[in-house]
Formats: sequence, structure tokens, C-alpha cells
Amino acid sequence: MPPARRSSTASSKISAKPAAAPADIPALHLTRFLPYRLSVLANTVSHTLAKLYEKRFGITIPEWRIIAVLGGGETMSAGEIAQRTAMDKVQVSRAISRMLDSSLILRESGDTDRRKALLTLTPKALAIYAEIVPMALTYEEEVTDALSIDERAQLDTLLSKLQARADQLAARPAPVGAQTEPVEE
Amino acid sequence: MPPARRSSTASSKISAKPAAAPADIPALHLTRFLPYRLSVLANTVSHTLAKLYEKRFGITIPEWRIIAVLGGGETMSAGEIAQRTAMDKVQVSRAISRMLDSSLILRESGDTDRRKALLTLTPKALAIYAEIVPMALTYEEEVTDALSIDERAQLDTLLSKLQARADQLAARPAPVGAQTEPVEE
DNA sequence: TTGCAACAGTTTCAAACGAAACTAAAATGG
DNA sequence: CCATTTTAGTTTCGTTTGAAACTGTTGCAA
Repeated sequence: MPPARRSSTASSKISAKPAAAPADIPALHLTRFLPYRLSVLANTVSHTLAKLYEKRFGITIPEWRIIAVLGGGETMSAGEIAQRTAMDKVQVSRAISRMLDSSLILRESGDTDRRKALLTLTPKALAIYAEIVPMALTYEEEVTDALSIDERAQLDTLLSKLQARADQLAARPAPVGAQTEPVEE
Repeated sequence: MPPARRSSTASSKISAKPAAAPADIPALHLTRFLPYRLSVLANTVSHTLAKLYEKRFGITIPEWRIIAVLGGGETMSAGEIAQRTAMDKVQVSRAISRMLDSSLILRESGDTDRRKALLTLTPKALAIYAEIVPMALTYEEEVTDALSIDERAQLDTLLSKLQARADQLAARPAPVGAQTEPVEE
């Protein structure tokens, strides 16, 4: 610990006794806490997969998602992509701009509505799609191999239910009794 | 679409026919793809919760995690915190520095090893802990209310198994050959 | 001892992000 | 019609991030 700005007491001899923590507060163990567990798991999985196709194709997660939704050869607008990939429009816009630079995507302005740009993958991107999909599916399988057939079905159900509920709670305006006050002291 | 840099074909009349996509490529539907689903769900949940305590206490996710592991009044080093929160040391270092500024944490240099700084929550942070834990648990309950008792147990099992497997796969050196081969089984 | 590798944390730097402001093009409507 | 609002997408700005480099400290070994 090098340039540790000297803060108040800098000695040692810390009483091993938990100084505070009133007994009536329900304990929270991070490792049992659903949001934490989901976050860590999703992170591990995404990160591993991302490294795989970053190394192989030099694309990022947003780009991979766009390739995934356009991989069928379809054409759609940026807004549609945003919806389908659950990314926001800024992220999509930036990813598209990168993909234009690397000739992965083709942008044509629509006739009927010139605000909407119609986006299509180039053959180059389609080639990546053809290679990356099996890779992605293989990885998914490797992960789900940890589960039985029954458990995989359960997982599907659970994720759907949780997502539905999480969406519902996220949409909720504001926690009813929530003060907008920054902590009393 | 304002300053759309004109890229090659800029007309319209897009043939609705999917130009490519050979039939032998297994389709990948993002909405059925586990890494994607996990990512979206974790994101929704974390984001909702983060907004909750950001608004109320002005703390970020890393700070909340640190409060969570130190909330019992324990004292530990930054490295230990990093392990327990599954954050990397840079993230922890920065969170701690913020918390020192806002008097949420106390840093004392150890006697035996002056590299390790011993970290403890201040009463102010403990007060936040006392308030935030019920909030967090309530939110967790609201989410899991979408599930039956059985399903909650399933979820626990599934997450554990998936995390274990994901960790295992993440640790795997690197798919050396270009191929995504199942490798040593 | 000193000499060097390993460790604990911090800092730096460039890329990535989110919110909000912005621009251009459509839709609305008086 | 022209003015206003909405929609589609981009840009800007300040913050956050992650990797790698760095600093101080300790442990180990010759």
C-alpha cells in the first residue's frame, strides 16, 4: 500500500470484535443474494464468450448482437435492432458506426422514411455469422452441460419468469415511500 | 438519420429476399440464447436495484458491495474484499478511495504487513448498511415472488451449477486451435 | 546481508458508457 | 400550408472501466 493518504488513526491493533452491527439487522450474504449471483454469473459467461469472439473476429458484444439479429440476411432499422438486442440506441448507433468502418454492415436510406436507415450485413459479416454461431452455440452447450434435461427446462422457465417480473419492477415509477433525501446523519 | 455518411449504395429498393444465410447454419435466436438472457436479466435487476440505493444513499454498486461484506463490522484488506465481492482490485481500490472521501470507510495500516491496509466501515456506513439491507432484501423478495417455493430452490441449484461450470470454462487456458473443439473430456 | 521475485494497491491511459443535447425528417393540427 | 411535436439517429460531455504499468513492501534465496 504505497501512497496511502494518512487518514486519522494509522496505528494497528484492531479489536477483532465487530464494533457495531446491531443484532436486529437481517444479515445479507452477498453470495446468497440473487442480484449479486446473477450479475456474477452473467459476467463470467459474457466475458468468457466475448473473449472467444473478440480474439477470433475482433468484434465486441454489441457488434456480435447486431450480427446475431441480422444474421438471417434480414434488413432492419437501427431502432428495430435496438429493440431486438435490448441495447439502447446510443450503443447501437456506435456499434453500427464501427461496423460501417470495418465493412460489416451496409446502410441504405429508406425511400419512404429517410430518417430510418435500412441496415444489412455484408457478405463479410455473414461469413462471420456462419462461423460464430456454431461457436456460440457450442459454448452455450458447454455451460448447460452442467444441467440435466429437466434442469434445462426449469432454467428456461425460471429465467422467463424472473425477467418478466424484473421488467415489471423496473417499470414501476418509484418506490412508494422513497424519500429523495440523501441520507440523514 | 442526419449526417449519414454516404456509404456505397444509397438508394432504396431493397430486395426483401434474404440475400444469404445458407440453410445449414443453425439459427441463433438471441432471445433463446443463454448468455444473452443472463446478461439482460442481470442487467435489469442490477440496474433497478442500483437506482434504488443510488437515489437514497448516493452510493454505487461497488460501494454497496463493499458495505455488504464489511457490514458485520468486520475488518479486512482490500484484497480480501476483492475476493468476496468478485470485483477486481482496481475497482475495489477506486471504490475505497471514494468511500474514504465520503467518510464511509476507515483505513488503518497494519503493523505486521504495511502493504495491507485494514478497512472498516464507519458508523455512517453502518447506518447505511442497516437501512439498505432491508431494502435490498425486499427487492430480492419482490423479484422472487414471481416463483413458487419449489422454483426458488431450483433457482438456487441452477445458479450454483451454472456458476461452477462457467468458472471452469473461464479458467480453461484458451481454445488454442482455431477450432472450437470440446477438447479434453 | 543484498538482490530479486512476488505481492498489495494505486495510477495512468485509452476505450466504452449513459444521459442529455442536438439535428434532420416525418407526423400532427390549426 | 406553416408551426409544432414526435420520431430516428447522432454527438457531446463527463464518468466509468479494464489492462497494463507502476510504487512501495515483504518474503525468499544465495
